[in-house]
Amino acid sequence: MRQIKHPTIEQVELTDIMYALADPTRLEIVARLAKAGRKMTCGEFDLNRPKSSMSHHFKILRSAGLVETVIDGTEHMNSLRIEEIERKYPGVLQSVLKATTAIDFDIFRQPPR
Amino acid sequence: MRQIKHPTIEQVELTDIMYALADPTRLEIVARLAKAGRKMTCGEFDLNRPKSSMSHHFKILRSAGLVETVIDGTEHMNSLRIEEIERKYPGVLQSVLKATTAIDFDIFRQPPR
DNA sequence: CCTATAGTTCGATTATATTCGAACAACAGA
DNA sequence: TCTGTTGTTCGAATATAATCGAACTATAGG
Repeated sequence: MRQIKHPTIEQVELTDIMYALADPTRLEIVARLAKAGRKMTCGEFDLNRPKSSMSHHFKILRSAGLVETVIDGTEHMNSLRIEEIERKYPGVLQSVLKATTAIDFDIFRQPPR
Repeated sequence: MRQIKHPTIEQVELTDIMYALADPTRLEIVARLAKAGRKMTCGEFDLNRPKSSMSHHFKILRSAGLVETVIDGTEHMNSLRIEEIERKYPGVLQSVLKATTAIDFDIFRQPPR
């Protein structure tokens, strides 16, 4: 598989988005992507979880139309499909992202030893 | 139990709201409450489901801080806590509701016989 | 080629949600 | 006080999701 298949924005349902964003891990991934404002590899999010779990969450984010993944060598570069989502569901992603900036997500921090 | 306990707006987490709205049945309930713009009893939403299921969904909507239920005689009057939610998470509920107005939710329609 | 790297897929386990009938509680009206 | 109405609670079945190790794929670089 050369590149990964993504749904078109027409295929993206609101409930897909809500479901994808309802999981704290995925909400954190989306929030970090937005904050970074650039493409990020899966490995860059060190959420203290095995890569099979991360891969699972990215798969759901892709199928919800929230994330686009471009394969570049061995790395998978992820970015938010924020313009498309905003066009179809104005304000949804924007307001949720705004609401997340105040949140700490300290559950993902590595416990100090 | 005279009246039902609700969380304060301070206790309401964004993930609670996202989780509550991720279920199509609950999203439909919230959308209808918003569209009606008035208090509605649980029985008014005929979503073709037994009342124990409806009660379950209302319980989750209440615990997410989305719905307030006031007991009036034998009826339970439900309303959206939209002002409070908007103050804490501006745009979230508003944009989601706007996005739902275009949706049909025909899965809830009683099949014609 | 060989090896390391980045992610995916598979399969099994565990956890969490949904669903709904039945029993229950609170209340109104006769 | 009896009866119907409205909704909650309980408990069990079923469905869906999250988790993660292990095996696998594709690619880059020597």
